[in-house]
Amino acid sequence: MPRVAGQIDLSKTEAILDAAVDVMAERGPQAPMEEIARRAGVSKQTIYNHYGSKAELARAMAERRAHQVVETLAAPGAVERPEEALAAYARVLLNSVVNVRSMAIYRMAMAATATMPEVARAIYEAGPRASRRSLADFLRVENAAGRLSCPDPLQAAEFFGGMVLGRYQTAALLGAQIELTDDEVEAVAQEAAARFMRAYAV
Amino acid sequence: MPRVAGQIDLSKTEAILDAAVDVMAERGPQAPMEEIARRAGVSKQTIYNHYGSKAELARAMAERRAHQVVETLAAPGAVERPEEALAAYARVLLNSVVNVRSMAIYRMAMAATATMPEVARAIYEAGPRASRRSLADFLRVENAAGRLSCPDPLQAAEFFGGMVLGRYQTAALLGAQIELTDDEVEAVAQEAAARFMRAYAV
DNA sequence: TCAAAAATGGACTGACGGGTCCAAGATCGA
DNA sequence: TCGATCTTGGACCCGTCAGTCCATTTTTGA
Repeated sequence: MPRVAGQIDLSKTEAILDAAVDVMAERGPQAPMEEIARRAGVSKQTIYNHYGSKAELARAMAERRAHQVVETLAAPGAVERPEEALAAYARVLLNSVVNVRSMAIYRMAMAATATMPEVARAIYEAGPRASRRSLADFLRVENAAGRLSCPDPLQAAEFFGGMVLGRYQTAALLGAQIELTDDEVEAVAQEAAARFMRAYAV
Repeated sequence: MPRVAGQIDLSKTEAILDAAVDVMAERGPQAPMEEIARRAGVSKQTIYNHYGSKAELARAMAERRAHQVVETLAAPGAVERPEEALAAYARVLLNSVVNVRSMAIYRMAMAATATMPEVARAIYEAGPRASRRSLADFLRVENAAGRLSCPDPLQAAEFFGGMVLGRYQTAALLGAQIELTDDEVEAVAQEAAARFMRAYAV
């Protein structure tokens, strides 16, 4: 008995996850299950049939998001100058992380750290950490090819991620400025890439 | 009727704030007022006499912390090579931000974003933003003196803060690795300072 | 010394929300 | 077609907490 007739028929679990993210973006981590159900056009019981508890639901939300972001980052990546590749990475990172939905998930995960530490940790590994690791792989290759001088690629990747996200992630998590124009994204991406290249020039 | 006899006699408000931070570090943002009162050796009513609500208490916690950190960062700062000054800044930043207490306050502020946005925003301005601004002041001077080439000091300051904290802050907020040995702090501080110098060399 | 102000503790209310139950539909697979 | 399975809605139980009340004690300051 779908409430919204003209909608694409997402599998129910997707709909629930989407609703959970949206509701938490609006009401914070303690958003009631009842409202998530309503938003998903589904009964509360159905959610409990799919995910046994709110904690399970939370974990599922976060994992899905992490995979989405990491996949996007691991996009084709045609052979280009390292500076281009870095700028591209930065662009994607900013666009996928600095927005209401990602923030909602981060906040939820962080609030949960005290009560369900394994979940929060898993999110860190599957999200930011995995994404930096894949950047580190790229840097390792560039280093071997002599296009960069980068003895500790993982650290360099973490530095780059920090430069790009640092300010915006903190601000967004604290509710100051969560919108970023394309121009801003572009400017930050290019500047960060350029500075990084100088810092790690051969 | 102090419960702990041999203790230094902190003013009651300080004791409450300390207790609030500790309890939230253990139980998360939704820690009950009753436990905070118990920990502070004070009655619940007394807390409500000092701070009218939990939100007020939260704001007071965060503001005190922000001021502590920012003051520490704005320490004397003898005239030194810019690289030394940057490394010193990084050291202090890591030590004051990457620890259970600061994390507890961040998590609380973030969880509160949905329900009390002004508070969260104020924390951003008084904390990370203010701290970067003071670093930017330093960079501006170095730029004028021709020791760095840094046309946008605030952006550079944000980049530096991101490099230093990026990984550790995210990991700590998500409950992975909140301890950092002195050696690690030192290594990260020096590497970040050195890379930054290259990135912004004249 | 003593009254005013602050603190105590412990009982209490009221809201909220996680999670369960269940009887009545709706869907689906063979 | 028909039973098995899933969904629905809505009542319901129960624990948890913010915030209040109040009668009593403690602290303070003049």
